[in-house]
Amino acid sequence: MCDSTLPVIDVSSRCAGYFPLSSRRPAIFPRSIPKTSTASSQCFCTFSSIALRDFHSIGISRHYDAHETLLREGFPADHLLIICSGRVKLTAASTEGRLLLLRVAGPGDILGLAALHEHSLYRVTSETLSPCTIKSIPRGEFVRFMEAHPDVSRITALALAREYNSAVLTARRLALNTSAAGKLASTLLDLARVDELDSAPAHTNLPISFLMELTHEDLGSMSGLSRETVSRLLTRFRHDGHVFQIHDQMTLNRPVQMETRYC
Amino acid sequence: MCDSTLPVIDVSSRCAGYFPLSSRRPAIFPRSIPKTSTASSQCFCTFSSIALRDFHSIGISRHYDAHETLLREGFPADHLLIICSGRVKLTAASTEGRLLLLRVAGPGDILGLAALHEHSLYRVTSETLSPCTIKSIPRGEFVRFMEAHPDVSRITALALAREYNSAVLTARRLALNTSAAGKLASTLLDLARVDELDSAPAHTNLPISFLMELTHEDLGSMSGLSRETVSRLLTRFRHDGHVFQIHDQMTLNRPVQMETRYC
DNA sequence: CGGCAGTTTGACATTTTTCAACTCCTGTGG
DNA sequence: CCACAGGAGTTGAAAAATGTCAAACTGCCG
Repeated sequence: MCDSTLPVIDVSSRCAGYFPLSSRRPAIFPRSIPKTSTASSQCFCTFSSIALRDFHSIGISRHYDAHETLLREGFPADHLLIICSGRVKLTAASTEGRLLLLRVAGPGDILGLAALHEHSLYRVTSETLSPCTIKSIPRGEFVRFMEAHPDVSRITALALAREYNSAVLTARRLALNTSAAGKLASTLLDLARVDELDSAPAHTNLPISFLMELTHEDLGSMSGLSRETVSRLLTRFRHDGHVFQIHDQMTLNRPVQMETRYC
Repeated sequence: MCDSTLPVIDVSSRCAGYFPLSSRRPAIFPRSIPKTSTASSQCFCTFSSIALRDFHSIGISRHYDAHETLLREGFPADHLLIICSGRVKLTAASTEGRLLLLRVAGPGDILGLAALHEHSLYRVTSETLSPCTIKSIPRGEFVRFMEAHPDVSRITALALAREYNSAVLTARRLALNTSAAGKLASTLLDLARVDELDSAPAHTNLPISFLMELTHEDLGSMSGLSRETVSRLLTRFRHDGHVFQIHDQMTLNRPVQMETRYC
C-alpha cells in the first residue's frame, strides 16, 4: 500500500494529508477539514505542483511496528517525521521518571518541526502506538526544500500553530480543571474529538465513539493523575452512563453533559 | 523614545528585536542571544533591507499603561501585536473563572501569531504588567507583508516554535512536578531564566536576580496552586535560604540546588 | 499452564485546598 | 491630615481529595 519513495498518507480518519501530483487543490476531502476555516491552506496537499514533486523526491518512508521509539527527547533534531499511517504518542519525561503524554499524533501530523526550526534538541519522545508508516526527512534536505519553495514555510508555520494550540490545550487541561474527574473527562473529550475531526459537526451532543489505544497509565500521564485514579474514575463514568466501553472501542454517550458536569 | 511609526524595541533585557535599516546583520547583540544556536535567524533584525523598510511602514505603535487588556481570549484574531517595551502576561480562563497564566512576554515577543495563522480566535488574553509600547499590525497587512517577503514566514515559524516550546514547558511544570513546592520552584526558575537570557551562561549556580512583577495570585495560576499555598511556600523558600526578596526584586540564591531539591 | 501487562479495589497517609481572620500597605477622597 | 476601602500577603485549623501501598483479578500470549 505504501511505496517507499511515494508514501500515501492514510486520510481515512484525519486531514493534513498530501496528495501526489495534485496541484493546489483547495479542498479535496471537504469532510476531513478541522474546525478552523482556512482549510485549503492547511495541508501539504496545497503545495504547488513543483514543490510537490520535490517533496516526493526527498526523505524515505519506512514501516514501524507498534511500540517502537521514533525520536528521543534530548537528542539533536536531525530528522523530520511525517506520519503516513498509524498513531504515535508524544511524551516528555521528568528526571524522576514521571511522564507527561502531550498528545497522540496521527496521519498527516509532522514530528520534530519546532526542534528542527530552532536547530535544537527534540523536546519530546515519540513512540508508535500501532503499526505505522512514516516518512523521514533529514534536516538538511528539508531546509533546502523550504528555501526552494516559499510555500513550505507557510505550511510549516501553520503546522506549528496547530502544535502550539494542542500544547496550550494540554496546559489548560492540567491547570484549569480542579478535580481529577474534570481532568480525565476533558482528556477523553479531546481524544474523542481529535478522532472525529472528519465527520463530527463540532460540538453536538451525539455519542462519540473512538478507538482507545491508551492504557490507564497513559491516560494518567495525559491528565496528570495516577493510574489508580484513572481506573476508579472510569468505572464511575461507566456507572453514571457517560462512558461505554467494549475492548478498545470507547463511546462517550453524552459529551456535552460530560463537559458541563465535570469540566 | 518610541516614535509612533518607527518604534524602537527595547532590547536591553531581551533578544528578538529588529533594527532599523540594518540589512541581514548576523548578530548585532551577541550577548542577547537565547540558548539555541541559530541566533542570527531568530529576530526580525535579519529581514532583508527591503522587508525591513516595508515592516516599518505597516501597523501603528501605541503606549499602554499597566494593567490594560490588549487581546481577549475568544475574540477573532484580527491584529498582531509586537512588544517594543514592557511586560505582558498571557492568560487562559476556564468557565468557572479559574485562570492559567501561560507566560510573561517581553520586548520582541509577538502576540497572536498562532491565532492569526489559523485565522481563528485568540486563544489567550493578554494584559500589560507594566507600562508598554506595542506595535499593532492588522491581519490583512501582515498577510500581505508575509506574502511579499518569503523571509517573513520563516521568521514567524521560528517565533511560533519558541511559543510552542514555552507552552510545552508550562505543561511540563504542571504535570511533571508532583509536589506544590516543585511546581512553584520550577515556575520561579523559569521566570528568572527568561529574564537572564542575555547575560547568564545557561545553568550556573550563581544567584539569579530578577524583577518579580507577579502577585502571589499570578504565581498560583502559573503553577496551578492556590494563592495561600504560594504564600506559604515562599516563606518556606525564604527560610531555607533559597529565595531572597526585597520589594519587587527577587533573588534565587542557589538555582541548581533549588531545582534538584524540589523539581 | 505460567507469566505478564493491564486493571480493579480497599485502606491509609499525605497534601493541598478551602474558609476565615487578621495585618500591612497604598491610594483616594473628604 | 485623617479615615477608609481595597488589594495583597500571612497564618491557622479543618476538610476533602488524591496519591501511595498492597493485594487480587483479568485476559492474552507463548
